[in-house]
Amino acid sequence: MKSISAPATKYLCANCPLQFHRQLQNHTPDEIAFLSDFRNGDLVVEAGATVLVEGATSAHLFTVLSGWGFRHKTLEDGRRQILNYVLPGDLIGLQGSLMTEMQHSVEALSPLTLCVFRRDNLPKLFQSFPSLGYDITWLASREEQMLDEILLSVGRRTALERAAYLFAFLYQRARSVGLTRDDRLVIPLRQQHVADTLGLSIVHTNKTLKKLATSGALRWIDRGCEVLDISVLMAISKWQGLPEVARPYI
Amino acid sequence: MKSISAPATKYLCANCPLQFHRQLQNHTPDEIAFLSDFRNGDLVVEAGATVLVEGATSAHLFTVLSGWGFRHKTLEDGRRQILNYVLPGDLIGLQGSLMTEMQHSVEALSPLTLCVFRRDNLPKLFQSFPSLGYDITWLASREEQMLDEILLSVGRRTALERAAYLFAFLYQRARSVGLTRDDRLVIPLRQQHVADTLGLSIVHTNKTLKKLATSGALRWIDRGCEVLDISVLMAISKWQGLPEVARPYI
DNA sequence: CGTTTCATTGATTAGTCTCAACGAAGGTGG
DNA sequence: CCACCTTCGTTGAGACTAATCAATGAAACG
Repeated sequence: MKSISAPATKYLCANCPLQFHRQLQNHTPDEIAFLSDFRNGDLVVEAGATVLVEGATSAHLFTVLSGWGFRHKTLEDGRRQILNYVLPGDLIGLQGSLMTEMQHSVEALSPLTLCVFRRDNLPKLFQSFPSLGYDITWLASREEQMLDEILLSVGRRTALERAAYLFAFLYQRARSVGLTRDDRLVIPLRQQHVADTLGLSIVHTNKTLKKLATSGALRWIDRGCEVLDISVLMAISKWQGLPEVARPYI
Repeated sequence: MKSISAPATKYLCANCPLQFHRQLQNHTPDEIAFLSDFRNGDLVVEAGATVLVEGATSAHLFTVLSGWGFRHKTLEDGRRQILNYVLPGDLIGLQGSLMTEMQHSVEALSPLTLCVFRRDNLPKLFQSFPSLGYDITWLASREEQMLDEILLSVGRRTALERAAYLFAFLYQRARSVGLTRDDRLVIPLRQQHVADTLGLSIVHTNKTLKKLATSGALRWIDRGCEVLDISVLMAISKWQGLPEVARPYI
């Protein structure tokens, strides 16, 4: 486990890098003023670092400003399940702020820039800006919606469909925050991550990805996966895509 | 699909049947006054009825007052995944209130009594009673936490462990709202529901349940499953149980 | 009393896991 | 700069898990 490094650039909310994404709902000046005070600075963690750890109480919650990460849980004997991925705009650690302790861990896949909030200030946010409280509920509900789809996939899709769904899903999410280039996307993960997401062994994952690659939909490259054709992935997985609606962020 | 029947008994919030459960956090008189106005009456649906349907927009959200139900999603070819079960105190349909339309369905396993709220009033709730907004976020976060565990189970536990986990999980939830009698519990479901929860075929589910029954932890009875010994189930599934904390309800 | 739903069982097939081995690439230290 | 080491991807063989097919029994339902 790599440790968390010291804060780097200091963003101001008025300069928040997230405000430029068309699919994210921007804040009113009042809200920006409040959030500038509510936030606690930002944090850069390196790839592989653990941001939040299962079983611990965290004094903070975070919004991802840039980079890729994932949430996961493990059984006592080490079997690991990746629950979901985190991308720019996502709020992480809310659970630890509401309940007593975190029930899952969060790890960085790439260098991750985080906007830091103190959990004790959360009730004040609900009091002062109910609209922001509503936004947080919205984000929690969206996370649940994504989990529902992932669970459907792991429970009921075949290995090939599951893999196709995963990359279509990640492509769509990445596109909504401007991470695609020329309709292509490079996702920084290992086959082990894919295996732990799909609930498959690493060997079978490799064979499944190989088969999927013959469709031309994706290609495995040095330390990552390049998505080439999302329409093929959507067809194979029989996935319609998530409704693309403007979403809030904090 | 059975239809929804007409309202039955009219509860007042001051007489809410949920207030007697020790694990549920009761409301202040102010909140009760607000909720009495916010709520829209109640509704009784019969076993097998569909309460909310995937793809539809619902004008309502509900709190379960009594009974069992489940949330589920299906692929276009009919493969179904049960996402989670709903028990007294659970809020359902929040997603449909925040997003445009429901992304999952909810069906009754037993007769279900529901407290009905209008979705348009939700922003007003956040404005007037931030504490209740916070509670709703808490409930959404708890749902996510349960889904995380279920996903870990479906992705990484063996069939036998998965089945044991499911019944241990449902037992613990049912106990928290007083549904157990003499440390036993009857859950009103079919093996098909178990199969669709665990991501297994009905035949293999039957064989797995047979094996699990030999441990003495449960017994399949007429139209349901009787849980006899949760400690055995927890041992087989290597599950520690969820932290039992007081939780809010609306 | 027939009809439907649900649980059960055995046989066969398909999918996935484990074990094992190897190659390529990158990083590290001498 | 090279040798070594580690990580990651790849491949094949064999074992095991779970799916499918098919048939039957038991109970509830109308």
